[in-house]
Amino acid sequence: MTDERDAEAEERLHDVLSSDALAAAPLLLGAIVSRVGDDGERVAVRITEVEAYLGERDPGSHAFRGRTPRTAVMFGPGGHVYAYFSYGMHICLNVVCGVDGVASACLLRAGEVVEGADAARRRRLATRRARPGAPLRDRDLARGPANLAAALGVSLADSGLPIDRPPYSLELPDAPVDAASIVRGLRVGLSAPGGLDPFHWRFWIDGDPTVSAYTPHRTVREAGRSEL
DNA sequence: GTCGAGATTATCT
DNA sequence: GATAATCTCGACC
Repeated sequence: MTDERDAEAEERLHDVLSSDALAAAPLLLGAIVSRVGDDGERVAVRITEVEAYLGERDPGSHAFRGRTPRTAVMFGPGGHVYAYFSYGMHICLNVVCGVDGVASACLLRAGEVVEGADAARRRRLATRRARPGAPLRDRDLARGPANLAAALGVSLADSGLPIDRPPYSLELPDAPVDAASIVRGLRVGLSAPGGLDPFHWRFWIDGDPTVSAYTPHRTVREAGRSEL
């Protein structure tokens, strides 16, 4: 890639990441995120599923109840990593969006490993007990947010790192994913007091086998109409 | 293919 | 001490 194209891509990336998460989320589909792990191995993932979190306006967001040491990164400028710990062993990887002072982030839920599959598999097996006779399929390497983070070797200490500087990199696709093949729906794993998460802020590439199967149809059914 | 239950720990109140 | 942006497995269709 020439320097000129580099500069152009960098500017485009900056534009996307400084808009709010809801606008940025569909544009991140098809992007390639990579990270060089402590073992020196680079793993790259093509993003196929994301969720948008709008901070203080969004009851589902960690930032909803204000700024805490953990969520401080989310209130910063876009283009940084927000890594958080959830449910014991799981680390999830977010890309902070928006301008400084506004909490907004995209959770990377799933992707397809396009480079470093061996390293990704090694890391997955190291963080999870492997059962004999149940090999880890390629398509499952980065399927699910915690799995994606594990494949990339994300650690909690990564919070606050720029997403487009080593050990990370982020490249948007040459052209945005066709709107016709983008599906949106309810976010996963959220419940609001007295009801379900009301926002259809989860985006994924229709039919892609690496999109997480963890999609309770019940949630979608009971949610009724879409309001966005 | 869908559905339900349990595991597990950093962070906040 | 309660909570949480989840995953896996086993049971069933």
